[in-house]
Amino acid sequence: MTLVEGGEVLALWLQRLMLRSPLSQQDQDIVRSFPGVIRKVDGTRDIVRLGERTSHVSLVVDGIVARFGQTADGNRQFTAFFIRGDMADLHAAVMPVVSSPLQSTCPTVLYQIDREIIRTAAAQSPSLAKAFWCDCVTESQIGAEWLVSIGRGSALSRIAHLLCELACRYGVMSGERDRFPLLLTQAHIGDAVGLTAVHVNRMIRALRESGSVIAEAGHVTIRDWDLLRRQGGFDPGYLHLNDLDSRSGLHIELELQ
Amino acid sequence: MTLVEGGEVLALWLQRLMLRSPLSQQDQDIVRSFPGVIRKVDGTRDIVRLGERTSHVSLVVDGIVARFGQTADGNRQFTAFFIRGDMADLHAAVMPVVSSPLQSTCPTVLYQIDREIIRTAAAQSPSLAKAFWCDCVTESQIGAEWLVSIGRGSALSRIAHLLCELACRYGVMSGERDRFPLLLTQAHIGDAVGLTAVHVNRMIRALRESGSVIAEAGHVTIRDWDLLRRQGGFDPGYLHLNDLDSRSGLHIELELQ
DNA sequence: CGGTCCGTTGACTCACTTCAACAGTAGTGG
DNA sequence: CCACTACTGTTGAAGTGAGTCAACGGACCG
Repeated sequence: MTLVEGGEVLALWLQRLMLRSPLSQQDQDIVRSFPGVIRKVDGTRDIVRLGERTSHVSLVVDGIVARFGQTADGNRQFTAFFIRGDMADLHAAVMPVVSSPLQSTCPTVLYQIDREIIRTAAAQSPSLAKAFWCDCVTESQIGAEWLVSIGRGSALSRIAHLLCELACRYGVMSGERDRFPLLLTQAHIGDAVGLTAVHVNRMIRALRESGSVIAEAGHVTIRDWDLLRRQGGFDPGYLHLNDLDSRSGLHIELELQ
Repeated sequence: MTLVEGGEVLALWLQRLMLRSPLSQQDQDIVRSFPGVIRKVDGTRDIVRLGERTSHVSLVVDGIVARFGQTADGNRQFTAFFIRGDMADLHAAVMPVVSSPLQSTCPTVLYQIDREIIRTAAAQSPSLAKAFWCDCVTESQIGAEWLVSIGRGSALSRIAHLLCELACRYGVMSGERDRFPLLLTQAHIGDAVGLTAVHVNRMIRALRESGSVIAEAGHVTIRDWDLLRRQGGFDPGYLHLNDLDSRSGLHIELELQ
């Protein structure tokens, strides 16, 4: 039964893996049959804690898992968001001691897979090992893009960039890039882009008034993608969601199904 | 001849790999005999450019290699620094299209290894594949720590954090943590921590006046490690330079040789 | 009905940026 | 040998973007 529940989301993850690294039919079957356990968490809850030794990795079925760090004075900074079909801590398969903890930002469902299963799959199939490695590299590249956005962007630009990224990542699943669920509060957004919740609120209003995007409580509606893209200095190449890696092109049409 | 020149720095890299993932004698011999070509670059030069398809990976023999991104208005943000013994773009072994370019910040020497050599080594030895994977994960965790520092730290704290990190990374080689070469200008530091060069200058003065650290043109001298650590909110656990992973402990003595 | 969380707005403050000037050093060419 | 340029570090003064503090309304919930 857990297998059935995991099947759909394993297929989503597999699809994402294959965008970056080809896999044989046999390898695909191995991934599709990874056994796991469904875990539900409600609202803002710790999923794995700092310093803990994890025994499993967590595939996001629904909701959002956020990785974060904290400063000495208790300020929180998210370093990654994981949505449906993302493996939140694949790196834990090889480095199980948690160096940045995970939290949910809303009611969230996970499909947890024993890390030994991932490890043995990687040990037995070099191309699976490569696919997992690529997944971690892609995540690292997303982190690098966040660094550029936060280090050098204005408040408006940082928020626009985050919304663009989420639009693309949700869009590749739903086929619709201009509307997606926003499972984050304005405080969460602030913790992701290094701003206070108050200023996030002001900038979201500014974005709305500019006509580029409406970011409401439950969902985001993009009115002018090209404007939003320019506001965020966003180029989706780094997400590797396209077969044709399109760093060069400025306006990328997502492959709509 | 190139082999001889690469030998020492390959041993350094190997040592770092083994801190995170054990390797058999045979695997170690494979790494130690990776053939490569020495390449020298002077001052601030592009090493690989955005969008390029790389054919090799670059091990840093001397100097500094910096990975960076750029905003639309031309501002630069470094996302990683690589020093002697670091593999600057191991991820290129599996994802050769450059999503963030590399630059030297000073006269720098590289040992360049064909990416196919890395790929076949990883394909033939699962434990080597795991070691390479771990290296990329560690780099990603360093990036996450930069995000926390830049997103939530004050100007003083960001610079202190960077100096702490460099002290530990150089210290594990030299055996001396309190003095290391500073192969960066104040403008480089600004581009790493998201500040202007002018403000970096002021904060370096503030750090000096606080008695924690003296950051001069060519080298850094740490006067009060514990103070600097607190100023930067720094905990070296994420660097994985110790056998005993010591996230919990607050003052970590580096393993001095 | 009261409590809590989230979003919203205004007034004030301050950390960092911007602009500008200058000194020291190194490299370059006449 | 000395101009000339370029880069780096340094400092001051003024401007501003984002933080801080505070108050309020609405939605949800027990």
